[in-house]
Amino acid sequence: MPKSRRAALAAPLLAWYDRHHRSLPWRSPPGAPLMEPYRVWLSEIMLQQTTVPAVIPYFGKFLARWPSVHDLAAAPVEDVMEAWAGLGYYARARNLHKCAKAVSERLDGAFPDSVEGLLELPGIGAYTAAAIAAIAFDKPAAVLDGNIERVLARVFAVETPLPQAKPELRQLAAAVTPQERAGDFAQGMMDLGATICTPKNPDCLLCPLQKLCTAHKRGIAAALPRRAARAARPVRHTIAFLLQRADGAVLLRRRPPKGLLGGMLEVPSTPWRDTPWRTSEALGHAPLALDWQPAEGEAEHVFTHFALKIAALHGRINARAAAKIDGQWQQPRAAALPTVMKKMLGLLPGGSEGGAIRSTRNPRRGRARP
DNA sequence: GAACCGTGGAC
DNA sequence: TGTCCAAGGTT
Repeated sequence: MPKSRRAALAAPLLAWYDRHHRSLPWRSPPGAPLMEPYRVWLSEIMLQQTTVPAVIPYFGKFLARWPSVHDLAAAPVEDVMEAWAGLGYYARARNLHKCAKAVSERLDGAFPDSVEGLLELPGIGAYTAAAIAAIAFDKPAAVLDGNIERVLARVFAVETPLPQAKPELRQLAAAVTPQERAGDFAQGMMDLGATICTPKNPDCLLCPLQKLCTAHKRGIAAALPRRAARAARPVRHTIAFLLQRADGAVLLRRRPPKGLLGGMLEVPSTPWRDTPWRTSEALGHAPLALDWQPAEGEAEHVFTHFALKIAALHGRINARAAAKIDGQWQQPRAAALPTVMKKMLGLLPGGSEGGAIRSTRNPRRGRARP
């Protein structure tokens, strides 16, 4: 590819960004002073594999509660996990807190301004390091995320499937990134990918790069980037134990710090396994022996690499007995929980009322049984 | 390198 | 109702 053509990409892209950039809470408009690195970092961590609309309320909540990196570093990690509940990928919250402590205590509150320095911090990988360096410090770092991969794969008609194409795309990103305004360039490429150069039905007629785009010229833009086929998603099963105190509070426990939903609160349940549970079997995993009653309906939750089908048993307990059980008691409506746990609580008797998440039910199957 | 790690919106 | 896939990082 000729060097002139690579260099020709930045100018039209930046001109488009100046006119059509999205206005976002963590972004300063082109030409304005740079956004505070703390905010850029916070937004970038939240935006990892997460959509803009999902992030906006969390970003506001975090910033209001912890206005500086020192405030965040001083918070108990449990508070951070709780504030993160519902956003997913909970290792991010743990690393967020670890990173805040490192910056606050070791670096006196100043984020590194280089890619190498940023890469040392927990939760910051190649993408995030480049994004922070470019956006918060105006360094000429080559940013590569899913959006930019797609735009580059199309403009340069990269037919190698992802993730094999990654090294090739990294080279292209480095080649097209300008020395000036690298942050605006990265954000412009991401905006373009989010609004015009979308995964399906790209709106090539409105694209500022249309004349440069080889995939468009060949009529294969929508087919790129190619991607290796995904593995099928297995189904697992569990029975949740909805143990309710006389005042309505339910029993919750803290999950181990690593792995799935690490460090978050959970509703006690049987192990999650490939085959459905019989009630008689499940009772062996109950927090205590009592008169468990089957809850009506069932719920399903889809994780990245498996789906979970959830049935539930409901039990009642008085305050005296409740005090002897390990865990904590919270009102189901008020608890800050991962979505899958909220779905379990949605199986409580009367759980469909008052805006609780309703269990999924299959009417046909539910009535087939005599 | 491959597997693991959440959630919700778009189509 | 299912598939895709987001401003990815860690192990």
